[in-house]
Amino acid sequence: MPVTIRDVARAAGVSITTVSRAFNGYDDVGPDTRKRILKVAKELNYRPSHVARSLVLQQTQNVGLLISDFNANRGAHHFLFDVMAGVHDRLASLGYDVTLVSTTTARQRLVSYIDFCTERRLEGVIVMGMRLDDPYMQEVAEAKLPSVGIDLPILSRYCGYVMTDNVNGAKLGMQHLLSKGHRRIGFVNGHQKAAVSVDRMRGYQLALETAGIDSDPDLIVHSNFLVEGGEAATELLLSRAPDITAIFYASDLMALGGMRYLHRVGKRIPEDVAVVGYDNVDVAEWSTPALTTVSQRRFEMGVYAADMLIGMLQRDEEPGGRLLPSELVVRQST
Amino acid sequence: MPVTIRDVARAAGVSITTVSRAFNGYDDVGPDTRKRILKVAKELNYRPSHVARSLVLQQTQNVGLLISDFNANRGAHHFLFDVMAGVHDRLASLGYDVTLVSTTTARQRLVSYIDFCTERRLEGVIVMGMRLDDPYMQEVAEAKLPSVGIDLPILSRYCGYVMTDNVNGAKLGMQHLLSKGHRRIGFVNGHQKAAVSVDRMRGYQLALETAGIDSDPDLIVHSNFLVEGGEAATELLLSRAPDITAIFYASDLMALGGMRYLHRVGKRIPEDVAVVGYDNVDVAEWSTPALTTVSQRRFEMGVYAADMLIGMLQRDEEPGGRLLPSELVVRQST
DNA sequence: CTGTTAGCGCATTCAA
DNA sequence: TTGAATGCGCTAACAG
Repeated sequence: MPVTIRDVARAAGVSITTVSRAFNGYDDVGPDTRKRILKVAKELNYRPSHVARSLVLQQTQNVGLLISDFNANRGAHHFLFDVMAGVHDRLASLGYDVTLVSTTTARQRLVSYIDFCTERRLEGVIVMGMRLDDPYMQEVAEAKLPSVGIDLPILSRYCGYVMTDNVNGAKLGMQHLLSKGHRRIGFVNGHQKAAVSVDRMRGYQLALETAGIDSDPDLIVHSNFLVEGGEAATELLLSRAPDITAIFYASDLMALGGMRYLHRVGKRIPEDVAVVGYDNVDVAEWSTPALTTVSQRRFEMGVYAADMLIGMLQRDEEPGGRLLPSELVVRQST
Repeated sequence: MPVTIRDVARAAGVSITTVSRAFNGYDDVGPDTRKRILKVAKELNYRPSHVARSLVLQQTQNVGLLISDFNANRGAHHFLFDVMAGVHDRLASLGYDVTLVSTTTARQRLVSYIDFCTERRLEGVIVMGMRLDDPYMQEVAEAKLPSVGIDLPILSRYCGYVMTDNVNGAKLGMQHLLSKGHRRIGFVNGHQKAAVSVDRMRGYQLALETAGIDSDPDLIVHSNFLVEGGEAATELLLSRAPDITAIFYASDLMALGGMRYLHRVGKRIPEDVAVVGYDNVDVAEWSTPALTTVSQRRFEMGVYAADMLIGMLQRDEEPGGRLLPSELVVRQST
């Protein structure tokens, strides 16, 4: 039973209307009255109820942060945590609350994720960790609920996205290897149901094309972004094309796995095989040799996603697709 | 303007009360009436407003997930993300919403974090990433708001905690090294304002005592849980005591940094110096050599914290201090 | 089995 | 400059 506006009104000897006005900074309240109200409120420890406020104002100032299948995506903490921090930081500074949502939650409760958001009157949602073949994809795309996807290039009236320029990012990584004289370059991509995989493949191909090198399907393997996947993929790759002198991985974790495998079979890095990763997660810096990689500005991705959503909510801006630039970070693995 | 209970009532030709009852599963609604209501509701795409519901029921089913200084704590994603997943998973499955809160948020808005929770009528809060010297510590400890700390051993009427049994965990790590014949064992602890550091120090000392070895202050260094810190600490440690044959680190990241340093100065692991870490984060498994470590069940910590909070909220249970057992994970660094 | 009434805490007309 | 009245969407007595 928290103290309500009524308690304050009574204690200050005014009507609740006046208290409301005083608290919302209206200027049609006598200076002395206002001061008395604020003083009484502080004494009583009054805090206006956002719940009641939301109901009457018909807006909750609350947005969802959807992590698709949160539990299953725990391995992606290297990427997701920073994005979350960026989203929350910007949203909080603009006075919005952020509610954690996971598609697993919705499934547990047998309601669609849109229903979940609707019940809570969330004003929008930021979506991350979602695959292109996720059953919830349709919902996101067709919903009237304003949303911004992270690495989820869906564009509609209510749906924008933020992602790194993966085509160019992959090109950067590849050009670096090419400039070092490598010609037989393996590519360990992420799973094909990730939007970023499509783009990184494009970048890989483009870089080869520009260099006048024919793409060899034997040099391309799809994996799962994780360490074990990278390890297995590298083994496969080397069995198919023992002559490769460099490998480009679509994630740092896979690169790490790859390096582990290379190490085990006695290949030196970068002398025998040069390695480039993707993401620039903290681990990339710690490995031996330290990993050359293409950086993603994860925190900023979150911030921009929040900005785009707020633009839609507050200024009725059209959602768009925002691409952040990639940058090559050269370390010892190349 | 979502569709309200009134719209449904009108369309179904009943009163809003009946709709309310139908939706809340009361049995005093005629089967045909109920069916009609549900059908109409589905057609209209009606979703009950949690906001209105919260107001009238005087409970929001919403709890806060406080990450102390979210942004500054981004380096701790190896630990925090899994805990969050555990918290959210359990809370969501019990029908609770979870709102992200950070002390930075509160500071930005110039309200205390308790005020933040009060305004939103959060029913409780789970606190993580907080240091013992955090200015918000007092607030947590004295608040009437039910809370559960992760690695924050404060116990009061409204405040419980969940943490790993760090005393025993450290003992396990040390005993492992002792059993391998090591006698001069360095200890790189976390910063002293982390509750876990105190306990791990105890465990370290206890293990030595039991083994009949005098503790040598030269063998103990405090650092910051992170890679760079571990690296610097190791350098310091070796300069003070070049004869150590093993080092116990209070985090895997510091152990990683330590291994990097040892590697650089030509020490072999584990032949010259054996290394044990703490946490069992994913990276520990990927390093070369793979890191022997003391595991923390991060996801479970989150789940138990959620359970404890729910116990306080729903069954008026006393908060307590729950210690999870540690386990030694032996790999190649020892 | 169903409807009428009241009220949750607040913001906002409209009068005074 | 202030207050009384109304309603946001919903639940819960209380009647019928």
